[in-house]
Amino acid sequence: MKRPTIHDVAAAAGVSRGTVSRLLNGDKYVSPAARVAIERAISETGYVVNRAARSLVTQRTGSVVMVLSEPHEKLFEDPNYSTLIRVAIRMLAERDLSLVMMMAGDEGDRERVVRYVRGGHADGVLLVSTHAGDPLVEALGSGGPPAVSVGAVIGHENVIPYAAADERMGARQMTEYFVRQGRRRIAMITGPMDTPGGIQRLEGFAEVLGRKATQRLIAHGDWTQASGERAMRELLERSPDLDAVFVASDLMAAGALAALRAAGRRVPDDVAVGGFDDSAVAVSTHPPLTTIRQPLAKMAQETMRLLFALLDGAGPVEPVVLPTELVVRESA
Amino acid sequence: MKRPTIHDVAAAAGVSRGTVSRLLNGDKYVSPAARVAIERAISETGYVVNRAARSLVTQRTGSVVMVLSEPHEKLFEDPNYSTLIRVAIRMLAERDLSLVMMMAGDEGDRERVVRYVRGGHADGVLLVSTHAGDPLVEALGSGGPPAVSVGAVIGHENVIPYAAADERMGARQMTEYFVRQGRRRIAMITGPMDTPGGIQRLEGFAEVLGRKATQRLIAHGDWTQASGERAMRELLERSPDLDAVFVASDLMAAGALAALRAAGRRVPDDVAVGGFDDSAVAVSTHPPLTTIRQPLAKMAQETMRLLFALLDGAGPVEPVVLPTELVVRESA
DNA sequence: GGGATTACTGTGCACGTTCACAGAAGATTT
DNA sequence: AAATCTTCTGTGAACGTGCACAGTAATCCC
Repeated sequence: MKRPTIHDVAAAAGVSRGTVSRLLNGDKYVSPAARVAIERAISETGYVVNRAARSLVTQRTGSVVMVLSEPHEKLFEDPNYSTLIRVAIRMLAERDLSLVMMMAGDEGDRERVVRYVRGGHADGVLLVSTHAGDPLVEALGSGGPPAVSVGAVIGHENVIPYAAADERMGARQMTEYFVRQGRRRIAMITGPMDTPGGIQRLEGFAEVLGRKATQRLIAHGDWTQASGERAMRELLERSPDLDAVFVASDLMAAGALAALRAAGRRVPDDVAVGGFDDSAVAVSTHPPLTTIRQPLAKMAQETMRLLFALLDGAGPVEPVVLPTELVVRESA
Repeated sequence: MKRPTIHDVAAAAGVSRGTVSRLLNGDKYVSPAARVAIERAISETGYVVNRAARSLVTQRTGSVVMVLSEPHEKLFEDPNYSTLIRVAIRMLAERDLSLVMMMAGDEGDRERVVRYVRGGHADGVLLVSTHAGDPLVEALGSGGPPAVSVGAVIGHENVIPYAAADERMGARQMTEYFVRQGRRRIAMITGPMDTPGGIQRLEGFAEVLGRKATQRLIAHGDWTQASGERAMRELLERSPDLDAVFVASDLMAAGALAALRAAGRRVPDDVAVGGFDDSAVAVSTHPPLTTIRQPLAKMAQETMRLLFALLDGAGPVEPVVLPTELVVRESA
């Protein structure tokens, strides 16, 4: 009936609690005889360690919380999150840590997250898509468990370690590709200007085009497909003669394609379209997207590695920036 | 330095632990004076209840685990998961429960999940995409915390409550639509035949077509885009004269569109394509997919409601089956 | 053969909370 | 005025674990 405790295991194995505890926690001083007796007792009783009791004394929880800082309605529209979650679950499982998910879309959410983290309910924090100036970051502050981020947190680059793609490099690759192809009027649809992907992809674009990157050729989206469509319409109105557009995410690029189609422009003949991410949508659009591959799984892995280093008490860790790659398909 | 405990709050408020505990747990017997004193003490000290200590005595954990039963590599390819996670997080947060994510892709994973759940580390289990015959379901068995599923668990329909779309109805709607349009050779790409979506969507299809639904017009996929493409090629080879295909998921339909395009068939002129889900991909394909809308958010909500009912100790609960709806776009 | 080292084991305490219980003070009924 | 009920409060015990400590036996070193 009742769940077996470490006492029960100890009794069944004919040893004391301490010895069982030592075996469980990998202490080297356990005799071979005790070892087999305990292992048999564990499997016979079906004993599973009680994490609550353990937490109480160790002050650790065995879990890491992933904080998703997006407004509820657009959360997860981007399939990229899936990769992060998958990698995080897998790598945490290897250390017998579990993943708790929380949203930080509004003030109430944020308060809950802060209470949770400051209350000591997580050993580590995994920040995802945190925008510049998010009060959450300040609130988590220091003194709490270690925090890392997938992609930089603007304004906290030196405080919160991260692994990210080389956003500028990717933007340059795509823009240079357009230039090599002889495109003359190259426009851009950026992400939100309070995210690193929003800012730095625009910077890379501007670096290549110099003064040719005028305001009239730049429109802003918010990563959603709908915003990509809207921004494309805006650009077509402002600069009907554009012959290429670099869109800062595949999902927004899918929206842009729809707007171009509606406007009767052929892709890539009239207008070349370049995306960013190389996510699942890149191959389901028509035409398939020429895009910048962001090594998302690798980014997630590196982020987890940073977190593990901090959990293991390593000193300050360095951010990791990973190279991107141009993937040519049919849209450009 | 040290995190404040309930003792500290009690001392600061000039009452005893018991009174603070009563306030925290909503007991009605707390005097107004004590109430304000405690509330001030809580905010002054920044007290947050220690869940581990609470769990130890209440035998509850304050968390629910979502178990994703897909092989790692295809996990999350389908954007539908995102909706489930979003709804689950939100509804759990309202009850101050947290969501723990686990994968059950291989034997090691499953063992971990069983240990976790049987070890009493979750108050409830949320099954997602559990295939027929999954040993996990047996292993969780009875005696553990309540479990519910999004979509039926084949072979356990009467054991594990679920909320699902009316799969057969959806399949009939699409097939009847094809028939009304005068399509003559209607094919189908199913999902895996150990999932309710795989089986029941085929059943609905067959109910409408009767003996016209021959083996030559039926191919099987595994929900992935690649499998949809492969199945479509297979069908085109076996039955080159088909003029419509009902694909059991939007993602597979995107794959089918690619195969049709490669084969030089025009959609919908030569071949009408119908999807299922009305997920995000349905609008990013070209042409946009005519599909069956599955009320996913509602399904997730209802599933959570079932779980809450069980957590609240309600007796046996009834499964919920929700109607689907035909969404006509341009692929059919 | 005496002292030091190594390998291993058992025990008491603390972690922070909830719950059952006992009891006090005031209000209400008999 | 006594008895009962209601409202509110404090206290001790228990939840299951890890850790520090003390202690035992065997081995080793000179």
